[in-house]
Amino acid sequence: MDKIDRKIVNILQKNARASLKDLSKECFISSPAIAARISKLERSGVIKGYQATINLEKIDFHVKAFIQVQLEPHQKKEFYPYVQQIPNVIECNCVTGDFSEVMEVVFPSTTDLDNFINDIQQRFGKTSTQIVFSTSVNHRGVQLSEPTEKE
Amino acid sequence: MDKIDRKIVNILQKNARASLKDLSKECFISSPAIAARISKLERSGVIKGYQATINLEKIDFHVKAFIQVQLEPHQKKEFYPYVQQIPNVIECNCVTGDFSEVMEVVFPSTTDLDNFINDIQQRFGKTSTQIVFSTSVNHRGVQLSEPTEKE
DNA sequence: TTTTGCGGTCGATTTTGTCCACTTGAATTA
DNA sequence: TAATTCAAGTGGACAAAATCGACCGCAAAA
Repeated sequence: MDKIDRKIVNILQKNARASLKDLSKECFISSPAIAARISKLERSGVIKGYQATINLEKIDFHVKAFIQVQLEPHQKKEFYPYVQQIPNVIECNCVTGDFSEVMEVVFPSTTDLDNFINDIQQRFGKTSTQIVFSTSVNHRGVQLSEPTEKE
Repeated sequence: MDKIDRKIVNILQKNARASLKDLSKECFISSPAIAARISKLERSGVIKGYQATINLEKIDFHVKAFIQVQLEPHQKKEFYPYVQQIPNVIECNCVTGDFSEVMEVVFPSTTDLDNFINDIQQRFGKTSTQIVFSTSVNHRGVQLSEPTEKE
């Protein structure tokens, strides 16, 4: 992970479809060198994948929310496969605090959200939901700083 | 947004670097047709962009957390530009409930997180933080279902 | 001082993407 | 109904980008 790798990662986080040629211009090395670095970053697991970012409104998912769930320890092994399987759950984390899980979910309407929450409550336990009004920072990567001592 | 567009969106959400050729095979139409559809999806704002997904651990961001912030209405216009500018804030939403904002943040260490929280508290107000232990669903897109009535 | 190997360049080749002319079929209008 | 228009495809020619292989240079290890 040197300076050039960080630059590649930064660019690909902003535009995953950037061509090797573009990257080679930005980084001042040849495109085969870029290709080699990218495949190394992929193999080593630094780059996990590439995903198109979709405007959820445009595909009729108008409601985004955070659902917190209280879970007994033994319920996790049932909960995880369940949420992984639901396409509306776009992120799920185990966290500190009264509620052990925080899910980020999207649904076409509040009715669909309500149905889902009822299902969760029936299967697992108490929930607390925060509905999103607006998003000031859309999910993004962390831009790596240019000067880093550590090689 | 017909069946083919949904298929394209689904594929690009899973692999934003998929080639037109791959897409054309999956969708059974020619690559110029795919190219035309993609640029239409981009122009119409359905596809907002393409981002590489990075393994945060591998780039030494070991701590992920959700920070909730209590904000007076007038503070928003100061808060938004502030959080947008901090690379550690990877998502920020205005939500219902006692705390008006929910931020998702990443930091190298809990010390860095603590410093940030102190800064937020000093600038804005009361916070509540949940530290992430583990992630069962990494941030992902919504996979669109094949059969949809609406054209 | 050799040797080894990583990381790079350059140019040839192959693959991919783009452009253009032409086609088809559904909806619109004379 | 027949003519027109337009959106959305196709296929082939061309341009651009990615990949491959031969080779180079340097730094660390033998």
